[in-house]
Amino acid sequence: MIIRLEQSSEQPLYLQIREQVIAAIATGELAVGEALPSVRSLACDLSINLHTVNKAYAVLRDEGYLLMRGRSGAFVADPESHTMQGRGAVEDARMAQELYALALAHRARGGSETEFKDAAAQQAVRAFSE
Amino acid sequence: MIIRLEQSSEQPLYLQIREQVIAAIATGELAVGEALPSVRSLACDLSINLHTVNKAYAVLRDEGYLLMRGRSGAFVADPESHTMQGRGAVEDARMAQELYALALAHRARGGSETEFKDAAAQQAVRAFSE
DNA sequence: GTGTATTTGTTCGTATGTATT
DNA sequence: TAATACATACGAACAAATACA
Repeated sequence: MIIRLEQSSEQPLYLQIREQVIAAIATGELAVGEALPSVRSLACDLSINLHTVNKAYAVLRDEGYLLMRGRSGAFVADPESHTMQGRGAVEDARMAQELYALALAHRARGGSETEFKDAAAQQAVRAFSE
Repeated sequence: MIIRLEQSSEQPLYLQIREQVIAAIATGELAVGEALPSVRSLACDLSINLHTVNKAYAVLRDEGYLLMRGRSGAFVADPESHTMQGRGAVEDARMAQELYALALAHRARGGSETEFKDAAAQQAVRAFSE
């Protein structure tokens, strides 16, 4: 798994890691059950502190994307697992809220309902094509 | 314009204000050219500091939703105005990025492309129906 | 016009929490 | 754990604009 960080970005490093891990899971680059690099090794690869990687992993665990088994490391969680269904529902609700806020902002900028639907569909195609 | 803040929310107060002002502009509750309450009066209504309201207004100005004319107050900007077209384009690009990230996260949770499109369409209908 | 009081956004400093090393 | 840098939110004081007698 290759992660690229932008130190000058406004987005915190741990959120950049989170986003790219999610992208890797989505595209299948990281398979269900697969182990992620250790906090230490990834931090070393990225030339950042291990606390920062640890925070990213902790957030991903809280959101249901990862399972962390103490010293044996972090693994990609199975979305079908019963223990994860609840968290997936919470994230789906958060997604709906986000989509609503984006649609409202688009309307406030003078955009149309169709424009928003088209933009969403376009990004969906992008995200699901490999 | 009625704004409700949740002090215990994880979301900063100034972003809660931003979101609700955008919603008011989107639904037409705030018309183009209309004046917003002064930072002081709104801060007093909400029982928060004027700096927090001022920051919310400043962000909305930077994003192109408001025009601020010194001490004469803040006004709803016209999205059709040529000076605002550029900012609208920037926000549209940011929206596309956001949609892409949401779609990827949905896929990582085991969701389908159609599910995402449907969710987006549903929230679009919600946002554009009054 | 003049003087005063009120209202406005801005500038300064401070306290607390978060991000990162 | 400790230390640094930034973000969030607050309070006091300021100077420009406005209202009004």
